[in-house]
Amino acid sequence: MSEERKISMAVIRRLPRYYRYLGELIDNDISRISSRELSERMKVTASQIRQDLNNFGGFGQQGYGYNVEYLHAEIGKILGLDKTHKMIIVGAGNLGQALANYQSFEKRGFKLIGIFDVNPRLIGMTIRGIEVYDIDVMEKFVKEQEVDIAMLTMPKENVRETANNLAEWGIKGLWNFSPVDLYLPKHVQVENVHLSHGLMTLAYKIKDQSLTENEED
Amino acid sequence: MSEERKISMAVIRRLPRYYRYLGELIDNDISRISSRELSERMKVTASQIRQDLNNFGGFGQQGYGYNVEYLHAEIGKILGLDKTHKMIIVGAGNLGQALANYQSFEKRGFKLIGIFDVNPRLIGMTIRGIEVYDIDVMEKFVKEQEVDIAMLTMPKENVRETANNLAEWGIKGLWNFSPVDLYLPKHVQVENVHLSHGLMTLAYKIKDQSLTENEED
DNA sequence: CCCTTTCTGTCAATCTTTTAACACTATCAT
DNA sequence: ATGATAGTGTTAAAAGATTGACAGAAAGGG
Repeated sequence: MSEERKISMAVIRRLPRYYRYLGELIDNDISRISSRELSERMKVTASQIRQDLNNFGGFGQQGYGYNVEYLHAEIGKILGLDKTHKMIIVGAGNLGQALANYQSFEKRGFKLIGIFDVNPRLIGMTIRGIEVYDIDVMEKFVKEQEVDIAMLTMPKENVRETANNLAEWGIKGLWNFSPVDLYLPKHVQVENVHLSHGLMTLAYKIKDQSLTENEED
Repeated sequence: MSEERKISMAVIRRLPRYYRYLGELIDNDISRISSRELSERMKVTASQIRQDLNNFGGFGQQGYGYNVEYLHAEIGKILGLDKTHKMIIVGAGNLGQALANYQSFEKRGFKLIGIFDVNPRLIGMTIRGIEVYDIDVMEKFVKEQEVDIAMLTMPKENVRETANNLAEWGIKGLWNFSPVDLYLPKHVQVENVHLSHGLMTLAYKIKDQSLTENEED
């Protein structure tokens, strides 16, 4: 009965990049684009773009290409950016504060409504008008406000427990910045960040490049 | 003449995770582990672990498994963590400051030696003993200190120009946090972060989950 | 010292992802 | 109108990644 679903994560993870490029095209008043031209800008194959988009239906038109504004909006819908997501930050340290200051999340429908910490020196503070609350009131807050997403920017020692609690209180997604892998019931989606992994990968690439450097063609 | 190189990025990007798990095993005084047991902890297949490690040579022993400390050290070497990398941060805003406070980079051989900004109010400040310098002196600094890696945490307007300059001044790697894709000569390695992509992917997963939820199996 | 068990390295099979090819449709200039 | 060009959706082929299977080496117990 269910229609052909099951889109691979590889595809999904490319959508935000398409979305970003299309946003830039809109800013530059470009209203139509072909897969070929987009592929040149993005340094991917045109085939991949067409293949990816076709997972969700025919957005383009032969002989014309894609309407930029329409495609941008459609990808936004696929990603769920047409809905508002209520977010909180757990851990008002440096990273938490940095993320609280990101303006651009708001534009995509991600609305920060509270920040929580254990540190009495931070509680009561406000960041961009958002208050830092005592973590003791988080349960009540999450349940009453029906928070959708929590950004976890706290010490790794407490992350697992906090994540489990949030899951129980009905949170739908966790954006986890601590170096711990979280395994939660499947009604809670998790996206782990692991900043340090990127840095290590970079170190590898640097080493590898310097080894390859003086190799013949 | 060159030996069997060409290891896929898919493999490389898993190494930091192995490295982290092995580090935790060391902390727990576990000195040997089999691919099967590690696979259970990491929720991957044992076959994948063996296949991945074998790209770099035989680290294990039949009937025994892997020596945790040795394997940890070897993966560290593969990633280039046995070398010290001199780093700078360009952009002393919230994110720059947050990253400057990350203690754990130091442990992996990443040594922050300077922070740069245009804002006179920030210049002269120090973060964890690291000074914030005027961006005008960056060229001299990068050349004299032979900086390896720059973390780019600045407004996207100036990123491309800064990246090109740094490339010219001999930097080896860029860890780019701005929502811009950088294309540079191949002696400069780039690792883009795009935090917002993760958040959008999370939004997709939440939406997808709520759709799938009440499907019969 | 020998037998059983464990567990690797590796080869082969399967599954997934990417790229190429092309039939066919809309556009656009004349 | 019409022919040439542009450009999609889609199918098929190629490339890449993951998993399974197993021969045989080392470990460990009696």
